[in-house]
Amino acid sequence: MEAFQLLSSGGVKFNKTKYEKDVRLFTKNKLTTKKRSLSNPSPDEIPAELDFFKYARNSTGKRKHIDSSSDRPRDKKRRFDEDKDDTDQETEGPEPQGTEKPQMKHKVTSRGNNIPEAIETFDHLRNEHQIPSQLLQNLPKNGYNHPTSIQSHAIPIILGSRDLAAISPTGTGKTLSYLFPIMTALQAPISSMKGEVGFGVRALVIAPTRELAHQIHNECLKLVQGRKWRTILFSKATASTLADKNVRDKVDIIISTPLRLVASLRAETFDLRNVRHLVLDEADRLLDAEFLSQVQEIVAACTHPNIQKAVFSATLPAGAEKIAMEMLRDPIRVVVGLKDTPLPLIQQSLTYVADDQSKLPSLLTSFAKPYNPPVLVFTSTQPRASSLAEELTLNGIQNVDCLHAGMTKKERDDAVSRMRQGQSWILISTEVMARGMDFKGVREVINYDFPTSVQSYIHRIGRTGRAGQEGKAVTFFTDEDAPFLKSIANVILQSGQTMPDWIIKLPKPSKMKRKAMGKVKRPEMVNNARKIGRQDAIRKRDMIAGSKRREAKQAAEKKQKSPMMDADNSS
DNA sequence: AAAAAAC
Repeated sequence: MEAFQLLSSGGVKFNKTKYEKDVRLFTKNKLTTKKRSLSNPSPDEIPAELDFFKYARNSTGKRKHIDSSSDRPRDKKRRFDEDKDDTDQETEGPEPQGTEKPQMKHKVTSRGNNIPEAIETFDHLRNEHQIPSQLLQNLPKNGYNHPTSIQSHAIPIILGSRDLAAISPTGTGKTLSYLFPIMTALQAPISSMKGEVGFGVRALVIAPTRELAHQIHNECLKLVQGRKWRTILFSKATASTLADKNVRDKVDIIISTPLRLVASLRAETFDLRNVRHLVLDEADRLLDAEFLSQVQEIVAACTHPNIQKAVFSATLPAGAEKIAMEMLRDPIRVVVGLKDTPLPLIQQSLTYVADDQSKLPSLLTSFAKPYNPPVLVFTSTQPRASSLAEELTLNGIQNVDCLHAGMTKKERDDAVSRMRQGQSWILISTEVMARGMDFKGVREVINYDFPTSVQSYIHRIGRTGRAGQEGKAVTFFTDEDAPFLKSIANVILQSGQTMPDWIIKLPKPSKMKRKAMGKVKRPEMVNNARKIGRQDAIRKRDMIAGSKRREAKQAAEKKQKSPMMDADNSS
């Protein structure tokens, strides 16, 4: 591994400046709207409700439509609560974007009671809210000049102390949509509040991976510049620091992965009694079977009566949405674009590689040609990621890096920072990197191994095409992957692109067959692969047994369900 | 439907 790292860190230096210009989020006004997909001649083949571009073209479609915000002056001081009745409202808002150039328009659908008006600029918030001036100044300083769709809708909702389920595509600025209003709601660091707001952390953000938690924390730090906020990235080290009550009581915001926090809760070295804002980022991941009981434990520990909860994700399958909605109180649900649909500006393609052995040659061929670094490559397992990285390096490919959860924290941190600095040209990774990670230069995602769900697919390819940039996503498929091909093809179709006829005409696989396919083991590429994560397997097994027990217990004492919102548009 | 992720 050391040798490999030496190899991969040597060689030609990557030209960072090449990317700097398009690295900034939201600064650009050059949102490219000349997407090939607009010239895509196939809208007639797309079911009406899936035709994203109909809205984008501003033709009359269904009730929901996109209009240009500049055409329609809006009443900026409209009250939040004009409409007092209790029925669900459907509101549709335009994307309040800049006016210089035609921009990507997203359809936004909000549902819930008394939905606050979307904002058009960050400044407009001052009409209704006390925004700490330092916070407002930090926005443009960090490239946030104009709110994205999700930001303009979510910010007033969170500021209105409402629970929120927000679904917005990858790379559309979800992090700021909760960090900014939460900091506004907190008003000032707790250390300056002299006990008026109780003691202990007031805002908590949960994310499924360390890397994502880290990234969110970095965003946080950008926003708090200039004031003495204490924002903490929960880790072993910080957790022990926080065992001191004097330190603990002066913390404002905590970002954590679930299990880390649960460990501290169980050890009673930490409590969440003062938490008034709870965010689940990548909510569907956090609510899936493996995380659910931990998340429930965290939610249960947040005992403050006025707690506000928000869930964010780019995908929210019906099952996860149901759980989320049961957790929320009188929630507002905001969907930007179409649920479970990737961004149209990612150019997606499927590449047939007969079998597993044929993947490596195919990949080598594509890297033998000039390509646009950095490229993110996804594999299905940790050993496959390690050995593929090794294999590429052995084949003379420069600056290949590897990142999976079997590596040490330091190795992982290093891999991320090399990627951020542009030193990695190719990063081979597992699902750890699939969600939320914002590597701004990523031009291309390659699914070396077929994703195991449409959600996984959407999140993986969403590592490119961020903040209005174009991106490319290639997915290898073998004969074994065939049964799942159609579901991915549907996703591609839904995002406005064409598919070869034969894929569209693929029969829907029977449940039996899918089950059978699932049992087929992917051959391990274990030529000289390093076995990582074996020792973890034992611990993991014990852990799963433990959480199973807890689940059973919880199921037994499960209370009656609250009325839930219906889930739509999920497959 | 399944591997990876969380300490």
